[in-house]
Amino acid sequence: MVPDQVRCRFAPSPTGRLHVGGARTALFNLLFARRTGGTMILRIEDTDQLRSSLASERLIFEDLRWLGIIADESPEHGGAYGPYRQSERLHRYKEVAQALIDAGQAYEAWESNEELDALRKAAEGSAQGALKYRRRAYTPEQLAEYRAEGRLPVVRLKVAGTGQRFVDLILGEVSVAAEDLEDFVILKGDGFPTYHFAVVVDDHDMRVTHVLRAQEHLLNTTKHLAIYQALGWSPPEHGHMPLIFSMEGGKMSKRDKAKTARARCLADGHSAAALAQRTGLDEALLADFLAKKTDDVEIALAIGAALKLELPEIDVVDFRAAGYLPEALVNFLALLGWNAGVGDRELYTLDELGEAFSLDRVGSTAARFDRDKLRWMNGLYIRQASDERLLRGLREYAAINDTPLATASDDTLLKLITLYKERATTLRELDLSARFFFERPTEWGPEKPLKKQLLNGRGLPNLAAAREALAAQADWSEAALEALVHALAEARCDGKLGEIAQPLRIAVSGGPVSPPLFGVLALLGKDESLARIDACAARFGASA
RNA sequence: GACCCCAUCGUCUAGUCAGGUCCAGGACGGCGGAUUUUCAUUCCGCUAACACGGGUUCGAAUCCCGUUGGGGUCACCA
Repeated sequence: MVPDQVRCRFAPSPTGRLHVGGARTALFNLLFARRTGGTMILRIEDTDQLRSSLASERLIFEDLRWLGIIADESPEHGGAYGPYRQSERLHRYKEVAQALIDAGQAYEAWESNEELDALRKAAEGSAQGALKYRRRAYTPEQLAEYRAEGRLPVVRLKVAGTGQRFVDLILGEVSVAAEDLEDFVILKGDGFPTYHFAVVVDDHDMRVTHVLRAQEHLLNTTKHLAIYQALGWSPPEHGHMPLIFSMEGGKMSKRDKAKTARARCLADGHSAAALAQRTGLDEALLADFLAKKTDDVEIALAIGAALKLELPEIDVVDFRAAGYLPEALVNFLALLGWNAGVGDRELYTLDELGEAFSLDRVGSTAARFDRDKLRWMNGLYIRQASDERLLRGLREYAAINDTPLATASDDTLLKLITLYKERATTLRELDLSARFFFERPTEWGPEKPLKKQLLNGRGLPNLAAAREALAAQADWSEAALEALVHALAEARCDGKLGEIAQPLRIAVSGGPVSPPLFGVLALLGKDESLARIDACAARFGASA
């Protein structure tokens, strides 16, 4: 069934950032190509003149590159079947469409959007459920009138009266009856092809043998098959991959950000007026947002920024900014819908996936995107990564985030890496937890551990004793500091290290949780450490 | 609403195609414990599923039908 040379493709439309579902589609295509020794094509589907942009295209390339997904043929790298941008292939679509019209397989249709809306509305209540467009006859007078109005006709494909049936590589047999198919548009009024038409022409011209895409396209395939038939071309194989659901169920989408932002606002009782104040947005707009009248992502983002909410990551860039490692995301994504089925292995590098992947191991059930598991896996990759790898990751992370890490030296970053490697699940977690290194604490807390560990009568005196011993210490290496404090604990606290370590930790880090104390002190340096101890002692010594 | 797809622990899944070795295995999470200067790491244990109802069969998570449930699609978007 698999031809000698597999050619498959990922074909995003440049209308925004790369969605994580798109990333999974791209990944599976790449893996399939690798596994079969075939070729992967990246094609840009920019036939929507309004929404497509070159900027978006560049960002999609960037996200794919970050993931390590590099196509063999693409607008960037070229190839024997280019151009790989649909807007550069318009003449070809027109030519093929004209051939279809000449052969009586396609025809011009003149309804305006308003007229189509009316037709749909009329069909809504009927037994067929939705409009199934069929060829309509126009009188010469009507045609003359339309032309006089300046209307631009679309070209519709005349679908055969037979229905469509195909064997999906993943789902098996799929069939749709003839009466459920309609004469759909292949050329728009502006002369651009619709997605359906451009896809077929390009896949054919680019010698694509396998179309692997998400299940949301399942019914589209019947349209594409109809085009192949009309053209007398033999279609490629099709495989429809399970969808990625959010934890709530339903396709993972940008709207999830809006839902999360709204839910938090409602739960915390933020009014539209209060939100308007904090975001600078129009109050009526925010009221609509809260009332679910709009799921505007921009509004969600503004609210998220103002309230410091963590909105769900949806686009690949969201995961980059949140401090995930691409190898972890790739590994996780691969397991969403695919499983090797041998042993219990679930850790794979991209190369290993390219060897293990197989289409018949792709499932048919939608998979929920479980961030807990992703976090776990990311933590695993962080722990396993070399310091150099993490340094590079931190640099990438810092470049797209507002963080003191951006101006830190490699040396400092490397020290932070050894301190946080086994306790951070994301680079952001490292970033946030390490903030105290860059800014001297001005408050110490939280209340409960503070009372229990520092203001318990022994903490402050122990801190003072430690301060004295540290002040006299010349060797500020981690090992020397450890020996020193251990000795102190032995002498003062019956060997209970915590009695000294916790007050010290709170003093220098601002709280009861930090990486190993001696590493922290070493990185902070003697002067800074002592200054922090003094500040803490001054704060609590005075009132105690 | 019409059409299409799907259905194993809370989640990702193995097992389903070739019915018995499955009173269903692994992982995440959760809970409990050990290690530990805090947190984390690491290690150990526990938790929890074949949606339901009919068939077929000596035997069904596995095959068939139905029901229910979930989801997707119904654009001059892709």
